[in-house]
Amino acid sequence: MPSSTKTSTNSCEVADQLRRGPWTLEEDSLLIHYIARHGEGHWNLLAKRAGLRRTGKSCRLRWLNYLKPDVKRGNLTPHEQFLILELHCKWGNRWSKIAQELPGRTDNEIKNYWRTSVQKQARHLKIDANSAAFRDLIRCFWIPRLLQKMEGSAFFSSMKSENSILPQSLEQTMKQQQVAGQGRGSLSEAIQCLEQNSDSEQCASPRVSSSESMNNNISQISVFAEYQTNPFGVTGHNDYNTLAKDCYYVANNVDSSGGYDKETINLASPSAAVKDFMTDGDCQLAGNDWVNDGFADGIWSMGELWEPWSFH
DNA sequence: AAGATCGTCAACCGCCATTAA
DNA sequence: ATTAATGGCGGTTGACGATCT
Repeated sequence: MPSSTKTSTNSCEVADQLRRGPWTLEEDSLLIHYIARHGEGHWNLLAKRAGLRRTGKSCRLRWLNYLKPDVKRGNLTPHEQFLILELHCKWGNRWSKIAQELPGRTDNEIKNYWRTSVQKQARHLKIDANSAAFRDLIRCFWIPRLLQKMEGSAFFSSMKSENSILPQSLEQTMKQQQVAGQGRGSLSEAIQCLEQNSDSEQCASPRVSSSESMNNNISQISVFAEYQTNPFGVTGHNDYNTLAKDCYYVANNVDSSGGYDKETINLASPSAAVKDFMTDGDCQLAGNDWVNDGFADGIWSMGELWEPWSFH
């Protein structure tokens, strides 16, 4: 028998012996005990020595994503969701890099979250999730609303103590605004604080780099153009219409430096032109109680963030 | 009550970079 | 310098439970 045939037969036998699919309790136990004794690494060797009929890769993945003691389970906290949105704006689909900023969370989990929660919204809006337009929607609407949710939660106060990327001045500003009786205006200030204080060049704020501004402008206008050609035609997607209008508003307030001017992000007080543009329904949206609406235990879904624009 | 559809998430796959032989 | 092994990453799949019709 030629050696190549023999090798091929052996590899087939090995492949036949390998298990796939969900891990059993017994396999988990073998892996945990082996790593407890000998540590991680050399996964192929580990799989053999531990008596696991799995590939090294499979063992590594099972350990890192599920069995490792410091892996966090359960829903993502608002802070974690905020970080994911923020960092994805900055780094794109660099899941492992993003995961490094969320202790206990795996790249797989973050990727799943992005696909199930974030991309879903992009699909509903009929926007490419990797497009500049969608990034801007996240920056201009999603993150601020997330901040607003956090503003009203007990969680928000705890953020100060854990080296949050939110500046300390944020809460201060919001308090000042509360005193001044500016409801939604606090959001814009929050964004501005983020903008001024963030160390990174590209942060979650609506400000964009000069090089990006043209593309953003065009993409936002294209969203608006679609709205214009079919202002009420996106059946069952009034939220889309609202977003398109807001996008138009943002797109038309880009200042000469490529950033958005103050009024742009102050969604609480749109210009007269935009007010004309908005329907009564839209104005009602702004009056909803975001903070206290359906917010329990600091855990909520992305869908809630889009409410009352949710897509049903 | 039952089948269809949807959402979630663990697991797999293929590719690439790094390292050791 | 080359090659094989290994680890890491991002994309994709499929099982399964939840929800809808």
